[in-house]
Amino acid sequence: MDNKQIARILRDTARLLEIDGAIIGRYRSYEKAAELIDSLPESVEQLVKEPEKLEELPGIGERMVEHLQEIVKTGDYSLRKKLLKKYPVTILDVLQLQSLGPKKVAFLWSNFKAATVADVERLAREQKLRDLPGFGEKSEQNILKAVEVFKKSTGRFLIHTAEAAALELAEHIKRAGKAVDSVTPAGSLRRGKETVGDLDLLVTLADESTSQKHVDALAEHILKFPDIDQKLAHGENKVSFTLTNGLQVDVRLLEKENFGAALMYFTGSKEHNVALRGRANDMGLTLNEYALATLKGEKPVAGRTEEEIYAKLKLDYIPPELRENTGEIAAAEQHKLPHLVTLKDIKGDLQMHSTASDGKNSIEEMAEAARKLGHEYIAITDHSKAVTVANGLDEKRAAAHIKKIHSLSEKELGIRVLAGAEVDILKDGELDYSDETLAQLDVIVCSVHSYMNLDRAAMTDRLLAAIENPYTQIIAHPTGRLLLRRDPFDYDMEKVLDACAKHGVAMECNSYPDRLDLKDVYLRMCKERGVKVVISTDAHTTTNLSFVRYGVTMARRGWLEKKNVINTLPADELLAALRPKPGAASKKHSARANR
DNA sequence: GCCGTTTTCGGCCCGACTGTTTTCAGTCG
Repeated sequence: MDNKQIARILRDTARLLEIDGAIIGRYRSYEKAAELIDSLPESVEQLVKEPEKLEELPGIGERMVEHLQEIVKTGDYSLRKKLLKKYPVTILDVLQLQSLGPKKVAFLWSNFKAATVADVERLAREQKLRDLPGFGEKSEQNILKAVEVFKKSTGRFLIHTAEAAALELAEHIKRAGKAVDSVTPAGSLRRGKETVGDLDLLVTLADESTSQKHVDALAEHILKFPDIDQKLAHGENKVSFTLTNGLQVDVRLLEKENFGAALMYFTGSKEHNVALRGRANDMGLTLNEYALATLKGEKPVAGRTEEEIYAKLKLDYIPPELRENTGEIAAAEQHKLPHLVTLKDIKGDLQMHSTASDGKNSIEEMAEAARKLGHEYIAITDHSKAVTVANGLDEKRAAAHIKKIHSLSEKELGIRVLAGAEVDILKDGELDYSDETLAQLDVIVCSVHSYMNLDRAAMTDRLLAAIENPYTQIIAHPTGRLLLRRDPFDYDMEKVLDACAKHGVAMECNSYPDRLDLKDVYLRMCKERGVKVVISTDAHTTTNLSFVRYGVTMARRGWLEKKNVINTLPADELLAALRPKPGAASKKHSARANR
């Protein structure tokens, strides 16, 4: 049982307690324990063997240690089970609806026995909510809106979740022994889409293990994966099942000589495949999941690798991230595919938080972890004062913070640490710090955390005002979307990007798996307009720093090359590529004039 | 349920916003 699963049990317990009307501190302690365990590098399964060590962790006391031992031992937790006798587990879905919190959820349950999103939707549609205490016509409409968001999101999973499941499954499958040659994730996970509907895994068989007997034995082994919830299908060369988190998995067992064709077929996208098959037909060939073959006689021409199939189709190899049929086939034909940015091109990270605001690690810890990742520099960008919930820094604290960062020695740390801030863009587009404070910062990252429902015109004006502020250098998580949870802000992206291009403001490609913001389409718009992009993590812990891989994937989906992403530059060149601070440009200018 | 004392129990992040009220409960981040 891994930390994620344990944290989930604790989090469920916390939410159920909240619905049950427990006092604030009790459920908060479960929530805090879940948060801690989520970001804990050590395995709780191991730690429960040394209770003293576990109890040293902040927020874990004597009782919580006992609970954790119970969870590790039994795989479940008695309080959770007890609460689930009182409330159906689906009530946790209802709690996820925006505008419904524990109080209202409990009220709907005790008065209407409403325990599913469908129940709540029906009540709202029948206008049965508007006359209830604390509800009104408006809240009825908000609930219906929230139901729509919920419906859209169910059935999809963050890339982070899918990737973790794929890794665990691959390890499990490889434990079957020498019957397995390779395990490769395909589908939208391989294309790097920000969310994944289901997981496709391709397993190639070792040459001596292709008999049905071997295949059946392997399928049996796969179905012993501990996280399986329901077996859906078990055919000759495919097993399908759902995991306990709801993710559907299709595992395909195939021979090595078909691997390339199968990988191509199951990687998709569907639109890309349709276009490729059309192209094959035009060339007198047919393409399916087994091979590229001649139309007559079906003599295989290629199938073992994707590279040889693309080559036979007279195309350059198309990276999976581009396979969306949005111009990549024409580009491959004309040898005009972009040289996509790669993870190892990234030299630094320009958004992260320390314990000064809402981060979990100190500046030094973040620096050390970033150095280990191979970065040459980072910017510490704690929140500004408007984000009170995240312990944002007022001007006085910010000044001390900047001073502290500037006192750090690059030599000692082995990495350059820049003083930055994630400065709030206020409702009217003003920045949350005075010019005096802004002038002291090396990197100014600006973002919206409030009044997120402004209408299109107001939100566009707000961003344009922020971009026109001479101190704004980077717009962070520009659309504010939270994948599967919150829609992006509504504004005119074209106008905003044009303004960025005009003023030399960079757009962030936020690597946090819940955000991945900007998305691929907008990144491609940045490239076309000459807007610079920064790939940052928005890390709140040292472990979050490795999320940069997701940002790079998103950038690749946006057709970005190394030259489009400014944190592929060494520190000094990066600083020069950022919008010059007021005064700096004129100084430079006058210096040149003086020469 | 945890923590830090005020060492035996009170406070737990807390301020803003929304939609409901007619002074505030519930939600959110």
